[in-house]
Amino acid sequence: MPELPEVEVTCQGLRKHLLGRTVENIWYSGLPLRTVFDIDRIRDDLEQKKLVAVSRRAKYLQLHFDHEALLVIHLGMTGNLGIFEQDTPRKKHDHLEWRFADGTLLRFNDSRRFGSITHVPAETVASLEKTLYRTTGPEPFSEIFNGAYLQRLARNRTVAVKQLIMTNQVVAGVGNIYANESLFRAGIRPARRIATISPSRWQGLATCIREVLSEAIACGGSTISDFVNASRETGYFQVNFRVYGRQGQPCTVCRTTIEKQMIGGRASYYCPVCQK
DNA sequence: CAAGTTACCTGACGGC
DNA sequence: TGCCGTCAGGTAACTT
Repeated sequence: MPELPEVEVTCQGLRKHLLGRTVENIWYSGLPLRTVFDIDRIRDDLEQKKLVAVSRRAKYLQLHFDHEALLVIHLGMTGNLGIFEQDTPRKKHDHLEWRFADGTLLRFNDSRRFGSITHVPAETVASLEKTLYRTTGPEPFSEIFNGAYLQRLARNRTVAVKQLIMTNQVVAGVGNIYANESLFRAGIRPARRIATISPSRWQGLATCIREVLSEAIACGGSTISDFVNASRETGYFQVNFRVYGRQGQPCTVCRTTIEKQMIGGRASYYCPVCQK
């Protein structure tokens, strides 16, 4: 999926184009997404309501309406939200379409349908952290996410460091690409067992995760196969990938050949010299 | 409790 | 040309 930076960039695009507009009607393909939702209830609650804010929690996009209800969208692996002028033909795998009062269309396209839509009525918004986000850890940009926090969570666990930082309950929004890139920047091998990491290296890792995510957001995210932000521009952070997808190519720092290794079923890339 | 496995779904790609 | 296996940015419900 879109990882945290791509969701953040989408969030910014939606804000720029749709804030203050009123939803006229909602179309749905009828095909199941990852979670069940009641389209009739969503229409009853959100049609004729004004979009007043767009925010992000982990990799979830939150559309806030003027009666305090939310529509929470997860893009899964292949989902994307795009803004189109009225009468633009729908494409294969379009699943939801919001038509705003001025004719602007917002579309959710998702070939694998791993994405999800969650309607949060106004009266249940306050309990979101205990419901939808009950297993979601702190935001990487929050103060509590630091080296001491990571080290504390690493106690009593035996997994590789890459698996730890990709665990949603540990930190929100770090997926496979940015886990690989953050570990390269921190100089830590993805397969390193967490018991052997020193306090200063944990702090360095927390810092590197924040830096990599911030830079990716500033670049407009990455385009791997199908991510396009909400104003139809592709991100360009992928030109800054140091290890992801670069097995067999020289390390940008020391020219050593980048290696690939499967860890927990996920492709992991590292420089055997720069990362220990 | 942690950690490993499976499931959800389509599409791209390599080997034959 | 097509058939088959594998892999792909995610997450949660399972089992071990």
